[in-house]
Amino acid sequence: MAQISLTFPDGNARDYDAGITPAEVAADISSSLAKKAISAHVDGQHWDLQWPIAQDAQIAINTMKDEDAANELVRHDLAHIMARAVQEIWPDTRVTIGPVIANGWYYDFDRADAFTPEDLGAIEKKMRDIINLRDSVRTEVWERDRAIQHYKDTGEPYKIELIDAIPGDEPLRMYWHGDWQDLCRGPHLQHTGQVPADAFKLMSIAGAYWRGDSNRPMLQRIYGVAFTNKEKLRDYLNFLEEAEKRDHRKLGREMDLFHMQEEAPGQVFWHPHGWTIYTTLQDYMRRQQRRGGYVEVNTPQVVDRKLWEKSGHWDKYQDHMFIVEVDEEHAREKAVNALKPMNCPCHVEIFNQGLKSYRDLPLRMAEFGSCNRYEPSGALHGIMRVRGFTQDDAHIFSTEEQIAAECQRFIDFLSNVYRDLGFAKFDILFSDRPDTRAGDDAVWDKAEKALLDATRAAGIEPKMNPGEGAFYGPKLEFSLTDAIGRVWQCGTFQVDFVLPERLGATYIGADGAKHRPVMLHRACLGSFERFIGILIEEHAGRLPFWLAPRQVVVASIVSEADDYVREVTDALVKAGIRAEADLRNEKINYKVREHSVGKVPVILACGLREVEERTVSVRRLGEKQTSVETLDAISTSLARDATPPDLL
RNA sequence: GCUGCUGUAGCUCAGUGGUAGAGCGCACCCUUGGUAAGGGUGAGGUCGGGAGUUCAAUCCUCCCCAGCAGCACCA
Repeated sequence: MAQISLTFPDGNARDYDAGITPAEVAADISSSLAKKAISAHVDGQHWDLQWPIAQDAQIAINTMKDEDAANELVRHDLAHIMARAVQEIWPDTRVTIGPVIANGWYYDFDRADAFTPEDLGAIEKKMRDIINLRDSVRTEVWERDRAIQHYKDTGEPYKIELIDAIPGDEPLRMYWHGDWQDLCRGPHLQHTGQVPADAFKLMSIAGAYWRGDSNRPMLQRIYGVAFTNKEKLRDYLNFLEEAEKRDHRKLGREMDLFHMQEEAPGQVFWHPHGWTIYTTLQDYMRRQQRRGGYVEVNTPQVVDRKLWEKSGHWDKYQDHMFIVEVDEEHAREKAVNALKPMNCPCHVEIFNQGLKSYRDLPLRMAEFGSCNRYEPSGALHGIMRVRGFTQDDAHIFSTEEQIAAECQRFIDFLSNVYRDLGFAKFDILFSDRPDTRAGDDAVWDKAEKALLDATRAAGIEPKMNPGEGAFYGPKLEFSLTDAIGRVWQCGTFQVDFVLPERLGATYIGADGAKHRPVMLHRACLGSFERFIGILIEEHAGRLPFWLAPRQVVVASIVSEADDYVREVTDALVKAGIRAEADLRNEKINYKVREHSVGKVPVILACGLREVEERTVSVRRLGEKQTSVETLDAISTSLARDATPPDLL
């Protein structure tokens, strides 16, 4: 068979059999090429095609090797179809932007009336109508003036603002299906009928600021999810349903771990079971820190505003601090105190007591630091984002030369801890200088270079997160993900040349002169509150045995076994296991169900047989079958399981 | 903080312009049952808080508080 050669935008050519269909080519090309238009000559005909090259994109989507690319294509076109549907139903709506996101897309609209949940159904129906029209999709390249005039005529101010933000030399691509039109880079399917009509769903309406700027008008955002076929949509909706069951707020109630109430928004009432997790985790972290060469300190809760002014926190964060006014006289003098929102300045004050030598460095100063921040009401979220929390905070006072080694040492420390706690994978982001910051550019150049070099020296190429650093220095963020995919910063490592300067920290160098130490801020868990929230969701409440608040319930089957149950429970407690007896007058089925729902990892049932044989019937959470073991054997094996991983 | 939604028993939720209901849980009684809900009886609610409209408000209106989703923020 004759061969044809197609040349792709990256300059590479590939040979295909002459009978190749465009769909097959589409299936073959990589996603990196996917976003580009492809020109080719086949059998004397000129193909000038938007990707994917397909007569029927449904084929292309189903055969595409890169599922992400297929999803992106579908979601992208659905964003446009939804915008068109909304404008057809409510012509007074102004369009803005509608990007593809994880699992779907959103589109932001400006409209006087609020969308209602019922509207979503109407929009979905209209979208299906548009899909059925099979309007062909075309793109045109327009001159800037023409586009601006067009949007003036049609009354779309947001689009004009978008065009103004596009650099002058970039051509403007206009996307069309039917009479509907949007400014868009592509890529696109060939006609609206190529979008699967049964594999998308509109999920929610929310507010969102135009251009992410809280000083600009708030728009209405509609979120949708979409996949290449309805099975995948169903799977995703099932996943969401399952994820809801892992929500730490729900499990916190079901497992009786903590509660929160109106009188103390953003603060946690830890119940006995939850506090057991907390203290077990804290004991573990304290051991890790001792091993890691840290000294532990503790600092005041209420601190005069003067210290926050010196550190620079007052200037930037006073609106987010809990102010404590002791009496009217103090208030008049403006000698106001604030609840400690972070520990850094207090640690510098400890460092500043007495003269420090270069021989003291690196000085790793840790505190389980209780902090209070008046977080905006809308930011609060269960125990993940709270107003009162405890950081596993530490500041390492070091020389510039020691930064790389300390960074490496911390990454090792954190990796080890996260692995012990069941997190094999985590994201690492590098955040550099924000717009509002302390310290001049030379200092920032130095700090950013030091941190990035140190990170790379540790063998890590972090993702870049521009402009998101702390006001005093660049940071590494170590993030974990909750049940439904929200990302939470937990660990952090920050290089700070600014605070030691502001708070006058010095040490005496080998040369006998005073030098300025570098301050490395670091937290591993971040806060106990957030990390426990993540732990609960990650493990769906089934925490590793050593962390489980209730490890064993010993349940009687008949009341004649009560004394034996007490004996077994006592033996386990003596062996260091969190065991409790359940002697209630209930059937064993009932007890098994209740403790299973409560995520108790091990249930030991005892009836007359066990009393007779001095054994227990062992049932582990999630397992159907039981086993019979002697008291000694189960006690030994559970004691081992109850030992924290660092003590094994 | 912003937009939208929600707030009824410990939990999950139904309901109505004439001061309330279910299931689970809880208490008591019966039941001693072998691995995910045995049966009966009973207690429990100023319907988030305040104001207004009304003869009458849990229900309608306004303000406040808290929560949920998203945005903004996150030292």
